[in-house]
Amino acid sequence: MEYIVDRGNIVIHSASDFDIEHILECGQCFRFYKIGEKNYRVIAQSRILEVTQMHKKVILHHTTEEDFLHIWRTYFDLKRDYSAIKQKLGKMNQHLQCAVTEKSGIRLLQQDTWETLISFIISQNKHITHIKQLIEDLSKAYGTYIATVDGVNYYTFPTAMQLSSAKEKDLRALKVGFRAPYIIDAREKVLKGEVDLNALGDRPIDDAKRDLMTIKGVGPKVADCVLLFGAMRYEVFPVDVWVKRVMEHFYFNEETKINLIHDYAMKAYGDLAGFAQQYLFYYARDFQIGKRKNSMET
DNA sequence: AGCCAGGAATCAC
DNA sequence: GTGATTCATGGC
Repeated sequence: MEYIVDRGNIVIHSASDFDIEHILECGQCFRFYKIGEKNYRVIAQSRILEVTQMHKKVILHHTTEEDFLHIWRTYFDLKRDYSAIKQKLGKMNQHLQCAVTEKSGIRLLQQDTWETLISFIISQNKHITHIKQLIEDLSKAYGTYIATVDGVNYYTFPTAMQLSSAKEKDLRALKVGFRAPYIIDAREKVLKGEVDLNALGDRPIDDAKRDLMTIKGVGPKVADCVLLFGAMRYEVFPVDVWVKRVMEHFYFNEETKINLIHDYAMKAYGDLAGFAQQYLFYYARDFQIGKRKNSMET
C-alpha cells in the first residue's frame, strides 16, 4: 500500500481491505485500547502505536518510515491481497459471502508466537474483556515498561525468561485461576527447548499442532489459534463456541461435534481456512448468530 | 441469582 | 474412544 510520511506520522491515503476496528475487535488480539471512533492504541512489537482511520485514510501516529517498513507493514499484513482472499471465499457459499462483506476490513495480524500461546491459554473459558484484563495485569507484573501515555503506563508482554520467577501462587494472585500451572508448563517447555516455537512455521501442520498440545492446557483449539495468529499457518481452523454455533447454524442445521466441524472446514476451505474462520467468528459473535434464542432460525 | 465465557484435564464407563 | 464433570473468575 502506498504511504507518505507526514509530520512524524505515516499516512496511507487509500487503504484497501483495511478497517482498524475490524482488525482489532475481531478477536485475534487482546492488547489494544479504544480511544475513540476508529481510533485505537495498540501494544505490540515492544511499542505503542496509535492508529486513526477516516474512511480509506489511515494514520499511524508518531512512527518512523523505518518502523513502518520493517515492523508495522508486516504486523498488519499489508502485503497480502485480501481482495483475492475474500473473492475466493465469497464464491464458496452465500454465508461466507455475507461474512466477508460485513467484516471486509479484517486482516490477520502477524503476532508474536509466545504471546499468542500464553494469551490463548488464558483465553479458555473466558470472555474477551476479562482475557484482556488478565493479559494487561500479567504484562504490568512481569513485562518491561515502555512508556506513559495520557497518564497510563504501558508494558510489553513478558517473555518466557521474564516469567521465570513466577510461581503458581504468584500467577493465581493475578486471578488466572486454574490456568496458572498451564502457563508455568508452557514456560518450562519453551525455555528447555522441548517445544520450539520458531519451528512451528516450517513443520508439517499435524506435527506442529501435536508439539503444542504436549503443553498442559493446550488442546486443539488453543493450538490452532497459536498456529494461525502466532505462526501464520493459514490452513488451520480453530473451533470455539462461536465458530461451532455459526457452523451448526449455517451448514449443519443440528448439533455437531467439534471434530466433524473442524475436519469439514479444513477440507472445504483448504489454505484459506484460517481466514474463513476469522470472518465467520467475528460475524457470528457480532450478530450473536446461533446463540440460544436465535438458534436454528432462518 | 444463575448462566456463560475464543477449553482442556480428569474421571466414569 | 466417547460423554459428563470439574476447574476460577468476572460480567451480564
